[in-house]
Amino acid sequence: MRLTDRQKLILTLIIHEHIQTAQPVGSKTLVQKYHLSMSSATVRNEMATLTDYNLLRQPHTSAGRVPSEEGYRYFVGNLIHNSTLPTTTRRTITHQFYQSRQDVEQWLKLAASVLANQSQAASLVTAPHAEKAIFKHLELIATSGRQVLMVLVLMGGEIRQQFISLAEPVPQDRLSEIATKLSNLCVRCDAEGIARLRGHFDPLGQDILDILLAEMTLIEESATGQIYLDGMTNVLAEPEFSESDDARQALNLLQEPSLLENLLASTVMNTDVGGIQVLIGGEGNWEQLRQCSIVLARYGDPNTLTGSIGVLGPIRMPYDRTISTVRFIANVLSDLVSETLAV
Amino acid sequence: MRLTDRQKLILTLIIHEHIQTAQPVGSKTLVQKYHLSMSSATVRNEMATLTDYNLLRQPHTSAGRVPSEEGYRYFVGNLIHNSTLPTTTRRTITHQFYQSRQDVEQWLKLAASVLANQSQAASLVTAPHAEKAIFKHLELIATSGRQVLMVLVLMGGEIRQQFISLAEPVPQDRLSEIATKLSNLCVRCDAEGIARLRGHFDPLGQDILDILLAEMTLIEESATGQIYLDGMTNVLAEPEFSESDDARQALNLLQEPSLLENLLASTVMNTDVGGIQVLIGGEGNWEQLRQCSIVLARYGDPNTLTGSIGVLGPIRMPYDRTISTVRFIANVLSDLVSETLAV
DNA sequence: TTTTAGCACTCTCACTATGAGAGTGCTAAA
DNA sequence: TTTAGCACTCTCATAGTGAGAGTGCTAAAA
Repeated sequence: MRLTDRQKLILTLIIHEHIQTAQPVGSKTLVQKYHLSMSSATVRNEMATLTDYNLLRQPHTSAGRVPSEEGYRYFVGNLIHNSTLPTTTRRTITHQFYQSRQDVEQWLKLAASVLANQSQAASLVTAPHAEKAIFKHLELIATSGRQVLMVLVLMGGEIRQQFISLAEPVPQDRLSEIATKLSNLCVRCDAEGIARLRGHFDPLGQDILDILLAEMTLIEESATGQIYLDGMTNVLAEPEFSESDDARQALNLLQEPSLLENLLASTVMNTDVGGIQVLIGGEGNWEQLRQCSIVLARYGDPNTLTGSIGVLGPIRMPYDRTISTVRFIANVLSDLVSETLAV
Repeated sequence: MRLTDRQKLILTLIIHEHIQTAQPVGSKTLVQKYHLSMSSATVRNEMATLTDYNLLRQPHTSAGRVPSEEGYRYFVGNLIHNSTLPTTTRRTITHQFYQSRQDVEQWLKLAASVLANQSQAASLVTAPHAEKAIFKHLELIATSGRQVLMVLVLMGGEIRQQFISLAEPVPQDRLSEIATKLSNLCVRCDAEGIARLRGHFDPLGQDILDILLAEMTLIEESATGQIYLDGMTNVLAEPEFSESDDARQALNLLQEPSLLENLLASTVMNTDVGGIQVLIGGEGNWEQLRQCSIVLARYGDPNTLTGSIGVLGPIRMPYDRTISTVRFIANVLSDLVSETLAV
């Protein structure tokens, strides 16, 4: 299927117009609004061809045309010129990041928030996560009585904390001693390496080693880091979702970590860092996303830490702008990760 | 305004029926459905009286009656008998908490999730937060080059982490030494106490002390801890929100931390731990909540660490059940906090 | 061969009846 | 004080109607 330049133009204009109005686009309207140097009849003929190609759809005989999912896919794949965000916008965003508290969590929240605001849609950001969990440092802090706070730091900067109930109270000195010993022995080990250290410790150290081991295994098993969402309500404001249940279903998908991990695993995980993936109308695989599109990217250092970011909005989405925004934020996060978290 | 027993009965039944059907309730329906030993005419008369008292409303002449906000308020204040959750439900919930990973964050997420599922509404949980930030422990962990991860633990178990960019690389030994010294000197100090220690350190230690101080001040200034939300989409499923914009506005309120802190500050912060506060239809103060009700409670240890939990749903909410659930979860969290986080 | 004017045709949407159904308030009797 | 009876009101679902927007086709023009 090769389109003539004129067909490409008409498809682009229809998509452009439909994104603005959320209404079917008619031939006459199109000619008037964009001052086309051809008659509406010509446009009609081209529209008929594009409809034959399944790039356009007619909600009913004698309504205007609406881009089909395939139409959007063709548009995204062939007609979008790689635009970048305006310099001022980019400056503003970068500025916000360097102004914020120096903390990964803050950055990720900020990324989700900026993404949601710029795209006026729902956004998601997953924390950078290493495929392999490598031990870096352990701290044990006595809180009250037999309760001890364990802080585990991984290579790459992921931090996990949890409480441990000991059989009997242990003074902080003793805890620090164990923590130091464990830290020195385990550094740069993965779960297997740590498992091999069993038997080098007294009973208390052994207990803590086991808990540490369980935690490392747990981390390895999870496919993504913590998930941050923002802008859920932006989606609800779109006219196509005002009455139906579709938006609710799509937002549910985002909020159910297992479902979302699934989605990410089968899409963006296969993408290179820097690449963009666009999922239009669920592509037949995601029933809940029939009315939605998702723009996804991966950020971070491909060899060590990576995370995903994305935007969920209606199929009728300004793809060029959204893609530019997602790409830009992904780059910003990649820079931050490589500056602060590099191994 | 004193109601007769019969009026109380009728008001209760109307509310009960309306909560189930989301429709105006007529006199005849009421008599039939609840096998009342009086005629519909009598019910009509009582309804007229209750309408005079502004406890009921008529959407239009010759429709059934709908409880007014005042009606709900009277119901919550006078007609709800302090019911508790069924034992099996309570067991299930408690079990889930003791099964989960031993980590405050997990508990709070779980609390939000259970609350949302039990009440089929949106839930919110704020992390336990001390009015006064008291230093407990500091760790400094070298990551790469000049980047250092600072982990700050407060009395009560709040943990904050952030990255510090040093002027030049510093070996881990040196960092540990500084951290230990700071930890020993600052323990049990508030921000002022720490400020008094300025000048006791070499330049590097001084820099870190300043960052620590800034962080402590920041914590003191924030009114609540981290906020966890769940079940947003439950609200969207309610029939009264299927078309209007009201749900979106209410959910926006929850997701905007500053607005939410504001709301909490002027309501639940004035409540005792263990007490329940019910905010019906925004009570004239919260325009975005005109169509919603919120059930709030505080948990934790009144003298040290407290947090808030709550449920947001339509005004037409099963108050007795929701209140029992909120109260129960608040107690569970209070127990967990006092067991693990006590000073 | 491509483009365009003209025209009959189609389908939606907003608007206007219309009538069944549910519910009310009032009156007068029990 | 309660209740049966009745006239009245208001909504909601249904159907009919006409204006408006848009199409596809045909035949003429470029």
